[in-house]
Amino acid sequence: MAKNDVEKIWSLNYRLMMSVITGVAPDVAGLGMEVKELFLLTEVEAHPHPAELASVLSMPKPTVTMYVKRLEASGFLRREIDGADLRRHRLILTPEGRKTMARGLALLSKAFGARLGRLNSAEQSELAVLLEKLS
Amino acid sequence: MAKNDVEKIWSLNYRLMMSVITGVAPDVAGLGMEVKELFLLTEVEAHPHPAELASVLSMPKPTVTMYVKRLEASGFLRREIDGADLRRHRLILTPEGRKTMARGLALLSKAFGARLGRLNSAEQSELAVLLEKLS
DNA sequence: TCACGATAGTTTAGTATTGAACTAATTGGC
DNA sequence: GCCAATTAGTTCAATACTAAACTATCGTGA
Repeated sequence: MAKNDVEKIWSLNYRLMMSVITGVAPDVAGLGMEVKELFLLTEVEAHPHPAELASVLSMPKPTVTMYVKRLEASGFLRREIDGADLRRHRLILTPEGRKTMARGLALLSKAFGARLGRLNSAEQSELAVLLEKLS
Repeated sequence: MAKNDVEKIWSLNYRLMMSVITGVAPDVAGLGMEVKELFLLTEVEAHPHPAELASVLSMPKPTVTMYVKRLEASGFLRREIDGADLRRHRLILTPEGRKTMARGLALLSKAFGARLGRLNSAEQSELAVLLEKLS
């Protein structure tokens, strides 16, 4: 594949993502959280420890600390010290956090889904497969 | 397509992009610019006016102002007042800017291309087509 | 067991980003 | 032609982010 195509794919994809994020930001803010905080919430169940979250989301550790602090203050998650390793904090979604996350994801799905809707069902599946290979 | 799949595609794609950006950031910094400044540079020829750049890149106007200021100070681009509309500034890549942009894109291509390399040629073309439809 | 290199998470201090308000120029309606 | 509404870009003040340094705990090897 020519270098130009790599750049083109990158540019298209980057602009798509930024545009969707910018579009949903005001609605998500209405739920009492920022978009990046929402992204963090969605990964909490799969990665309950801040260090993992930082790694998975390519976010600096102090940023995770701050987001977690805010999400905890808002009642969206709580922290427990991990008994097996007193350095680690296990993050747990509260029912309120789960509910608000679902609402936020619905907004995101709607915004991103509006773009995805330009693809037919087979194309969407194909895209999912391709992105999975890339991850 | 189920809502879950939309969310999954989103998550995979977001993490992919962030991971690539984080990976190339130190190398790009070595060229004397930030990754987001590089993205801005790559759109300058297609969108020579700051307001368009803000719109295309989903970036607030003051952010564009600052990036342009820094890129100009670094000698990567220069500004001309647009004769037809004295409010507008036309941005022009300098030869140095073009050269450095090419280097930055090469780094990005290498990092992103390393992921794209997991797809065969047909899959890469398919991905480009799908993303273009989404844009 | 104890010392030390590594890891989890936080704090601090400085930089980066951006919403709101601003100036300057343009456009459309009358 | 003139003025109100709109648009381009900037400034300022406030917030968000993050690199570096720190504390606490862990794990390993002698």
